[in-house]
Amino acid sequence: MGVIERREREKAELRQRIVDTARRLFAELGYDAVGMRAIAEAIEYSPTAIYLHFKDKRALFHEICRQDFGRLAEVTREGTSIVDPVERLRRLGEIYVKFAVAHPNHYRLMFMTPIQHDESDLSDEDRKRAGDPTCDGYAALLEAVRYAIAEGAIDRKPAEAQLVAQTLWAGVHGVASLEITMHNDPWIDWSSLSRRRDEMLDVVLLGLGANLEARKPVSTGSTVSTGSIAKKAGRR
Amino acid sequence: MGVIERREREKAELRQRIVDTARRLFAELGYDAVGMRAIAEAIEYSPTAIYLHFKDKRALFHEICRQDFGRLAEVTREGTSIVDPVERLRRLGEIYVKFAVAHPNHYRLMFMTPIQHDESDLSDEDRKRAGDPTCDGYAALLEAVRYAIAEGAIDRKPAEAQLVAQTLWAGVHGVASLEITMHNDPWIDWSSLSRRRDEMLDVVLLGLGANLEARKPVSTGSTVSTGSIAKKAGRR
DNA sequence: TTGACAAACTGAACGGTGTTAACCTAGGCT
DNA sequence: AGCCTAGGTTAACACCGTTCAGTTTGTCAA
Repeated sequence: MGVIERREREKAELRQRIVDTARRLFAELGYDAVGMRAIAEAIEYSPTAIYLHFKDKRALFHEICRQDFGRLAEVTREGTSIVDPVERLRRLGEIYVKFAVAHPNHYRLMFMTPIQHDESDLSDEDRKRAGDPTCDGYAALLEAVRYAIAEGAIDRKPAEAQLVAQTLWAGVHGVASLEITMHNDPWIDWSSLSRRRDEMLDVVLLGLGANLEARKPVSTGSTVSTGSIAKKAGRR
Repeated sequence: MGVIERREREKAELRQRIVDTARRLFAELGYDAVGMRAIAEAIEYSPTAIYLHFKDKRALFHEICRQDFGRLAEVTREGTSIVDPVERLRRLGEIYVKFAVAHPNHYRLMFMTPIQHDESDLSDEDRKRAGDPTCDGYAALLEAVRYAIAEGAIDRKPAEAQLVAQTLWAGVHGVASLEITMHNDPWIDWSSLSRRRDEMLDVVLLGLGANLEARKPVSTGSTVSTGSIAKKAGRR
């Protein structure tokens, strides 16, 4: 009876092919600009075939987001190995911004588009992933914040970990999303993205009571602009 | 020859009626959910009539945004009278977040949707408004930053005013936009909006070298943790 | 081998969208 | 009076997401 297994495998493969194709098209052209017919043509099926795997276009998009959250969590994991608590937080922020601007259309779908969580159509697999630090990027951030608090690296109490994590998130999200939406606005005299990202991380970490002077001058890959902060921190 | 004047006035009135009606509908139902036919019906004209005033739906939306930028700048002006430089920056941030969450659909259209600046279809009136602190909210923020730097209230050089302004903007925009997009996400254990806003402003201003201790002691929320956070500290 | 059956898939259509072309029509000007 | 223009409408186009009725396809029991 290997037949039904083969069929299920083929069905799952096609489903994933739909997801990957749709993701590519969405990333290239944007959500609204890509129709079901275009996706269907790309996978060489009729538009109706997609509806055998997803309730509607929004469900397809939702699945793409779900997988992308996993990917973000994956690259986030690279930062969690850093032992210095402040450096870990900084690295997580850098990774986040890098992910956002590298996949602006993904990012817009994931964090700049309201999605009503129906509570109904999320599978058990979804619930299992939630709260898992290896899969959930926010949990990794939260854990890094708790670690920093426990180590005394930032000046906050354990009960404020959620608030601190949300502030850090909002900071990098603000930098990333303004970059994505406004980077070619002629009214604003933008500083470079890397400078804005570093300034945000410097300012927030310093404001949280982190001791930035302890950093090695060349530690992160963030070019040269970190030096200016170290210089300033001494002035204070 | 008052006839042509009357006609122009009537035309301008209808144009503004279209803008106001569309704004109301967009704010209530969202951009995509409101069609040209719905707008037309609300103003009791045929859908085509709108196209006598606006090239397309996007141009109508663009005009709404233009006027809303003016309104944001207007409420922003209320903050610019504060003499204490740090308090002024904080007040501007509070006003910004308040505006954003009070008009989430406006805000999404204004700051969370990419709009290609064609350089072609912006009138002379547009160019005049740009850079005018009374009309341009960003300019007001920039001026407040320059003021704070000049007064020695924050620890930055005049040349970094743009960078500082953009960091402050990104901070409050991050708080506001995450609130708008994610506030009902069940995965995240959100602190209250006011706490997140205050924390962001506290952290960023402190990180910029502002002396927050001069404020009245009730200021920051970093005294006692709220019950909800403590209760849910075990996560999920 | 044959027939039933279920699953996979499709073509055509429905109601909706933004937008446009063709037409009408009321009012002012010569 | 007759033309002419600006403002407005009706009907249509091309496209969208989605659905329904039908067709193919492959498997299994008889």
